[in-house]
Amino acid sequence: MKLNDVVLQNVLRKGVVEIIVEEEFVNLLQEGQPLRLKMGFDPSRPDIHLGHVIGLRKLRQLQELGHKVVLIVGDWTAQIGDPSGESATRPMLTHEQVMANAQSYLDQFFRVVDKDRTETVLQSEWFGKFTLATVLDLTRRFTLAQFLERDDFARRYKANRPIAITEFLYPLLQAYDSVAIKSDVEFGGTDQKFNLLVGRQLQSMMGQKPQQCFIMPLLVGTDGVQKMSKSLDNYIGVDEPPQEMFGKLMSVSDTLMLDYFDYLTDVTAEEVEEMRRALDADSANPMDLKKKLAADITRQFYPQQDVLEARAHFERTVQRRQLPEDIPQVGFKISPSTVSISPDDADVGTRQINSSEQRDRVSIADLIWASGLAKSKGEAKRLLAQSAVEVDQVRHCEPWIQLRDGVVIRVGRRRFARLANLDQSP
RNA sequence: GGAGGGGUGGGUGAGUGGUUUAAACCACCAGACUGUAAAUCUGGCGCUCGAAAGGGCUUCGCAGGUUCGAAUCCUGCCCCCUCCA
Repeated sequence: MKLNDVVLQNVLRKGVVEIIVEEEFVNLLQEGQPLRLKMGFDPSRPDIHLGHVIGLRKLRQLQELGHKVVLIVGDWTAQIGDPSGESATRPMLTHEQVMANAQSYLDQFFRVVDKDRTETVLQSEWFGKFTLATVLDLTRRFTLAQFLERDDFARRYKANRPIAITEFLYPLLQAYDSVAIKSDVEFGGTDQKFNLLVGRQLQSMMGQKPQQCFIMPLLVGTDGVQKMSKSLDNYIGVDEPPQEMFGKLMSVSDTLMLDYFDYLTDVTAEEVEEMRRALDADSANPMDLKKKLAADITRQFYPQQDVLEARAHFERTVQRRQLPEDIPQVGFKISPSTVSISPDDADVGTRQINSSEQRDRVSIADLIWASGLAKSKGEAKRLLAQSAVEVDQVRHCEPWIQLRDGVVIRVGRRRFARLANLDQSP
């Protein structure tokens, strides 16, 4: 099966940093034999964000050309922790936890990747049978100098940061995965390059055909600086509701937007270049392009209707600063000297606040806190002082508010609550 | 086993007895501006009482101590790093 040039260029260029060895990889593709595409994940962090989606889209693309994904549940490596992270030792996960995390990962994974062309395996299928002898055999094959070559290790070593011995095991185990499943191609971000290469090396040491390494760019997160990651809270999760996803995409910086187009949509490289020129020449409105981006990516996870609604929501609340369609309700109940506030949000729970001489008059800061619109009363007061509070679309600066059924309180741009009198049975 | 260095707020990191709730930067929040939850500018960013002015409490690995006063000095403990062996 000879691939046409457009398809091939798409596979080789979009959202790719490097392919080792590209020529071999192209030959494999042209031969048309189904390839085993290796992808591993760490079940201690089961959330998939757009940074991962770059790779998943690539897998999907190759699946459509007839190849097969082998997904490895890293139930052993999860206990070590990838050396790029800071915490060296991690708590052991029980089998149940691993399986629960794996399930939630799979649910997200198959939003992009074709389930029917995927085989899922647990690392423990092979590592469960390992003995110390096998481990020693593995460790003997590489040297300290080789491992200190790895950028992460080198940097940490220079900076006098700890490196646990077990962390050296991480690349080894990941490499052995490639042997165990006889992978033809392994996928990873640029931070994975070392691990992918160790896999390639180990395979050939053990008499297998070495895998190709497919290295993808790291996506910069919504802060515009650091790579997207959950711990930095600059991520867009595939699990997020459409409104949230659309909104977060709109907060991607104008300059970064083009990378997102390149890595996460089917827009061609030429089209991306055109956009770049148009933006430079001021002939395109960045916001329009970004809406297109937000819609395109959200559409990959939700039906068109949801995307339209998310867009409408954005235009309403952010652009026109109008109230959203659905406002979470916050119930109140007046009793002598105190008022109990019960937001719909169960995490907040019912809270008591004091009322003034007039029993339906309360401190708005207290109300904002009790409604869950601010983390503390201090924060609520700060927000009030910063004129971030609106009551029924009018900026509210006074410290007091009259409780009434149906009043809408807005804090900042995105936090809303509609009061409801619980004594007035409908 | 020996010698030395170090543990500071969500992160990086300054601060070695007193206007220190702790510089600066990042992240975050708000306001202004804007065709964007972009960029830029301004402000904010422990908890609590108070309408406010202002007050109380809590915070620099942990526990004690010295002192009118400690992130800063002393003692013990825990943890990390480097070098030697």
